[in-house]
Amino acid sequence: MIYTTAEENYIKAVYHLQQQQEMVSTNALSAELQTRPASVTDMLKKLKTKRIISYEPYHGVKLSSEGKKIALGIIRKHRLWEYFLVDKLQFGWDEVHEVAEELEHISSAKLVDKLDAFLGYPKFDPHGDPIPDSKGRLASQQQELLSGIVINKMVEITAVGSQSSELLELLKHKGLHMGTRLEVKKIFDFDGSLEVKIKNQQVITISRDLASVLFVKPV
Amino acid sequence: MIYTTAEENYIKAVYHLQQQQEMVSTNALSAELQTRPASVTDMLKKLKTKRIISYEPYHGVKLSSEGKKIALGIIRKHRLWEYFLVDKLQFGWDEVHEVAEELEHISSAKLVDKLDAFLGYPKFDPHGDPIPDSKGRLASQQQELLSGIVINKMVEITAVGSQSSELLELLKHKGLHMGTRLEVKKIFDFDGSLEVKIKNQQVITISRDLASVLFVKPV
DNA sequence: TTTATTTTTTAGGTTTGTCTAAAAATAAAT
DNA sequence: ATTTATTTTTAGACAAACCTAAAAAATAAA
Repeated sequence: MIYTTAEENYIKAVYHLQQQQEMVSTNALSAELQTRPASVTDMLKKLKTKRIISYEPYHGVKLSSEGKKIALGIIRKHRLWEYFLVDKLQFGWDEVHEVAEELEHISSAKLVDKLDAFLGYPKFDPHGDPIPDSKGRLASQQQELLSGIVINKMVEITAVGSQSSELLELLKHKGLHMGTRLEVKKIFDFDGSLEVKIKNQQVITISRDLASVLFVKPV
Repeated sequence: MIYTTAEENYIKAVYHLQQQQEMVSTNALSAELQTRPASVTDMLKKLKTKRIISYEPYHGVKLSSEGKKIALGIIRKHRLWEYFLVDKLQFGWDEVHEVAEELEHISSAKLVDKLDAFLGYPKFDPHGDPIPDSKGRLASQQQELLSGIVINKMVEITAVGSQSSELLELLKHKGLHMGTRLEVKKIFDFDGSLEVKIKNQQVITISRDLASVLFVKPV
């Protein structure tokens, strides 16, 4: 079966929102996809007849097992292309998302598998998100939020909780990226901000908001 | 300005057909694009208002200078992706066309230029067709048809006159590809077929039809 | 120079994916 | 338990890109 770009975007959006809550609402999809709720309803009906989602009017939606498979395929393509753009074409990791949104809809399965091999079967994309393998399996990484880390423990940034350009701009400005090693030196109760020492560099301040979207692992 | 995939396909088709004859007919486009003449007329009207083509009802169509620029941009992308698929991803040169038809519509200009650099600014794609540079300039190669080559002159295959899978299948079967070196040993007047010695290999027979779509250059 | 044939265009429809405005269902508040 | 507010769905439209069938223009043949 082959799906249109619009269908794929809905499938991906449902998958994404399901990470937060089992059942996904029409409004949530409308916000995620920047389309009106009425348009979402139309598409949900269509996806239901194709058995990609289970959907009862007024009661939200979730992916079928077939739907999950499709979603993982799209995510696989998206993240492989991001890896390619950063690793081979020297894109900044903060500027690949939009291009990958286009590339993820290229349909050739052979292309995806050959790209995967060419890249050396990477397990994580440039934002630290796991890349599904050809069977849809995701590597997991024991990772915690920076906001929950104790003082003086060396950790490494493994992922960011969003791809928003605002976040990526801030990280770039502070010199933070995948693999950056740091220690929390001080936690301020007043505003939840942290003072953090980047390895071999100076101490910087990280807000509570920022600390709660940075994933790290002990090192 | 940004163009839809459908628009880009029309622009490309007009460019392609203009290689044969200055003025392109509705019917020719209909055949090339596998759509009905009525649909072609609709699109031509649209492209005319966008000043991409000049078009007078019943009198055919040709690209404006803007149209030519767009066409060269699409061809550039198509051929760079083909090069990438063959050179980096180990696709056979006979199986890249369809995938490149999809990839050529990815819009990021930055992507194209970075891809070009990554590939080392190749001048010809895997079928021997020249790749427009970032300014739309095409390299030319002094090439002749194999059907017009004199006996016992060493030549090298530089291009094929079509991407049809039937042709590519035949070439593959005969062990002919870009860069193959050969000499014409005998020409039969009866059917125009050739006997050709491939360098360091056996003698094979090439039909008149095949010889007239193989481009070669002296070596 | 008429007539016949081919080519191209017009007129009117269809599908996909979107929209607005209004109605219906659900959830929240008094 | 009603009323109020929010969420979701229905109804009807629209643009893009295609279609078929019929009319009009251009070309070729008689």
